[in-house]
Amino acid sequence: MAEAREIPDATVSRLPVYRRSLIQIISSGQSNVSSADLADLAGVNAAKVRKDLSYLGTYGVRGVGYEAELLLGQIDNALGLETEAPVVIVGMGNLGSALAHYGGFQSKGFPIVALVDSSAQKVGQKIDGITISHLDDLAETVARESIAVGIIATPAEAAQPVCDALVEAGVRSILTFAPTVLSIPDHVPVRKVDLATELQILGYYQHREITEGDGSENRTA
Amino acid sequence: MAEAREIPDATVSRLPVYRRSLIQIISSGQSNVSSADLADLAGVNAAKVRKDLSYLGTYGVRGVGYEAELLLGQIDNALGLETEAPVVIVGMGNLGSALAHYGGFQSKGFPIVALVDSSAQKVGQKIDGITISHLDDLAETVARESIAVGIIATPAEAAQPVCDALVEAGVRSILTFAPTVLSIPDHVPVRKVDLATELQILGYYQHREITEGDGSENRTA
DNA sequence: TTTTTCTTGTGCCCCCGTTCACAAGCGGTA
DNA sequence: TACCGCTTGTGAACGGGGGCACAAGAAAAA
Repeated sequence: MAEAREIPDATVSRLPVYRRSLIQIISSGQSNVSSADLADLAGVNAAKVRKDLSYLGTYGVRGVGYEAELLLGQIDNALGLETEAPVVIVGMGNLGSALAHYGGFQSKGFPIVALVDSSAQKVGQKIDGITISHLDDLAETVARESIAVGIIATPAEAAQPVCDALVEAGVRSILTFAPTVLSIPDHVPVRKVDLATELQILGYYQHREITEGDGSENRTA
Repeated sequence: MAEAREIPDATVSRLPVYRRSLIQIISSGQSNVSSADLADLAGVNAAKVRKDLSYLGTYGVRGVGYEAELLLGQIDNALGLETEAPVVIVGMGNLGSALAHYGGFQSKGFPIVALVDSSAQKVGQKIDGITISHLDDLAETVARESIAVGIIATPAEAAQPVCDALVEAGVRSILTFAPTVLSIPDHVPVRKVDLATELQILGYYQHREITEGDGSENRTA
């Protein structure tokens, strides 16, 4: 431990992208990578890449670049991916069930170990080998499975009580899909994903683009 | 038309939250709302609410507040929600299917009118009354249904070609769930939702919190 | 050894967004 | 009419992040 403290938020949210790019580079057999290469793959400015990586420490070599494996290790370290963080999904509706099946999580240190719902109809059913347990048993489930992350996939009305229960049960961070504002203690980090909101934001820009320039130029996002 | 041009990005991404809060207020029978009320519901600073709303025009009354219905109308107008924007979902895996069922979209001006996949096995099947069509027929589908928004729910490898096809077909904006960087013309707005990335970001903060202050204070997110 | 080439790390400036604080202005009250 | 309380709209100060541009330094070439 004991690395560069205090990585800026903007940098933190780009680290996963660099991480993916590095994996891609490594699996293509390349062992050394320049900030320009990474910038290209990650769709950002090369100077930004260098500044971001400098928060992790000094792992580059002037005139040469970065050693891909080493850099990947440092990113994993900064993101705390070295230790697994078991996940519970609360709310087994359409979205929750899809997330339970979804492979994107397990891949990297976030195994789904528990599924929770409040409907007696769903409790007891199995998804991918995991039995759905009842919301009332949340505290016990979290303790038993050493769960670190809670995913809220409930309707908006249920989100706040579920959130409270998760915090109470000792979950260390939360990812919510519920379209509502959550009130939560400062020490529990939250990320929010809201599909309807995303579409509405798109609505604005799409609306505007119609009365704008030609847009022949290309961009990477 | 012809309202306040150039709403800042940060403001645009908060408008949907204000919108939800307003709907909540209206349905509770309240017809007038102050920036402080809205700030409370939306989980932000009251001054920010006022500055944000001021970009829409001057719809508040000093000493009184905002007329909720009027304000809601202005937000809908700014977001372009007045006209429907039909949606196509490409990629009928777990996530795509869940999105097809998910009610969060239809609610407000974004009806799902088409589903697309490249697997012969899935083409022809129906989900919620919509028949899955083949990726090769995308251009025709988009034209026939006047589709405005494309949602990419494919694996990462397929995302770029699908994106190109959507743009080529004339879709006006894109929401992608694929964990990859997309290259896309400037005039097509894109929003990106990446579940694995969100978890990794949480990983960082959770990792940090462990070696931090007590965190007894509360927050709204 | 000296020079050339390449790439990192970072100082510096600029812009966007946040927040404070207050004048302007509306409605009710005496 | 004159006053008081409440709430908006915004000027101004501040802080974070983005990007340019360059010095520092490593390897390869001469």
